[in-house]
Amino acid sequence: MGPLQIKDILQTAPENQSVVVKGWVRTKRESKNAIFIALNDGSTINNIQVVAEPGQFSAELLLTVTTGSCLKVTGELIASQGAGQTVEVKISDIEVYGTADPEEYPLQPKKHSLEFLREIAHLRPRTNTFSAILRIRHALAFAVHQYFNDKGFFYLHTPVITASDAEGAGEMFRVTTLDLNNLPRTEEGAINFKEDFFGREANLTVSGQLEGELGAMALSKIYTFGPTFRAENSNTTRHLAEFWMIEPEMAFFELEDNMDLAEDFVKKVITYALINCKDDLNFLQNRLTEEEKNKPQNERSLPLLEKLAFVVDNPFERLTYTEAIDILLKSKPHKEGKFQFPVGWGIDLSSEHERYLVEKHFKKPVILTNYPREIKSFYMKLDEDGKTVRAMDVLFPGIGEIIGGSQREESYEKLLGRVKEIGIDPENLWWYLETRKFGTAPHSGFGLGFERLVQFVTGMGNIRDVIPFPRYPKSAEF
RNA sequence: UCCCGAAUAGCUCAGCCGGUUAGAGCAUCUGACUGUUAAUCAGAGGGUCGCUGGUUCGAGCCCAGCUUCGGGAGCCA
Repeated sequence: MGPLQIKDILQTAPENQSVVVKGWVRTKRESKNAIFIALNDGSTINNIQVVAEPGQFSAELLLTVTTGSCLKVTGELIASQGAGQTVEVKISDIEVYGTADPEEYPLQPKKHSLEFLREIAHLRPRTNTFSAILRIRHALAFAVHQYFNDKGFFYLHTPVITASDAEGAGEMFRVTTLDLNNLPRTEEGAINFKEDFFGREANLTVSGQLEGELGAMALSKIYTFGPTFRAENSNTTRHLAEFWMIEPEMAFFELEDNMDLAEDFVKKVITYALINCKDDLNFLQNRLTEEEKNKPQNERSLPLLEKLAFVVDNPFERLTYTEAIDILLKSKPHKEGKFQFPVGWGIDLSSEHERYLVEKHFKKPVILTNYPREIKSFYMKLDEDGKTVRAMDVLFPGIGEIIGGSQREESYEKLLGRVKEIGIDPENLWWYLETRKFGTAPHSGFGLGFERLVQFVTGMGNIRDVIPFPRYPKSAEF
């Protein structure tokens, strides 16, 4: 079952037992009486110190043990004489699996900027920061599945390729096998997609929600967790062209149940990371604190662990869109004309408005509900007044909208009306509309951008740093 | 896509009013020293100043275009 992981060896009581350690060299320090090598295998942020005596190995061999090289070390696990660690390995044999020429290997023992590391995304998982992020990302993904499984949800695999062009969630990437240099044409001169692979136009999915609803109308509670694609030319710290979305969809859930679930879900998943990723979160917290040292006291943010504990321990603020507009209208920045965009009932809240509510006014996560129908999607259930819909957005400090959801319109007539109203051909959505025709039921769901969650938990400022190989405009190198 | 800023050594940056041989710290290499903790001290090597064009006796520096990167906005998750 493979070698022992460094994570486990570090927990083992030293009894001079023989051990084999495999990992990548972080640093090597040579002195008259001992040579110290810090090895890391990614199982933990902590390194294991392996120690050799000078003269024990040839100079030629030691020259190949450099930062970034990969070693197999055999030796004895002993109590460390030094102060920085409790155990270490007294080396009896070294095998160099792979060298890393220090003149070429870009990850030398020094600080590197996140921008530089983005250019070497194939190597950045070997850094403390990125290995910590990737371990936390894994823990969160695991916690997502565990949470839903415990609550009786079924994991539904919705398609990555869709022929539906009516989801309206954003620009889509086209999927085709047509020869772009020799496109088949109809008699009218248009591209003839009947000759394409699927016999029609196809795209990468922008959301699994519509298919998710089909699942909920049979299994009651389902969730999706898969890649999602948006071809928008978005260049921000909060958007990716390829990201992972979690979309639970529940029959017999109304808006309040939906909010309760969203809040409980986020809290439980963050709690899992707090319990299981202590070392990594501590490392990231120290990194952030170090980064903010130069900022004036009043601009510094809460230490990462305190921020996460605060979110887990306090109820989210819930209010309607209409109430939020009232608060904004009474706010100081509005009265002083500091907002770039005007405030008024019916507007789509912009980042500055959301930030004011979350970061200045309430100073905690906020759930906004009952938005005007005009600024929300066609599938959201109309309120009695006919003006607003049963939508909910969960807003987080720093990253803005982390969750968008709603109670869905279950009335066939009303949904059909909305579909026509926004100019979608009902023919394209016949299968979706039939869920309302046959055994319709009140139901709700939401979508959560996984990377935004990872961003919040790790405290990373740029979403491109919380996914191993980010996809964004002009970037698909790795 | 829009606004603002940036691009100089492997990395992070400085480079004065446009002037003669482009600097620092870190990293790397060499030596010294030391049960060391991203060790310490000394020395050395390392540059097509993003690309294209322009202004000028002379451009890392000024101007234009392009490319890429960063921050903000829009779109959203």
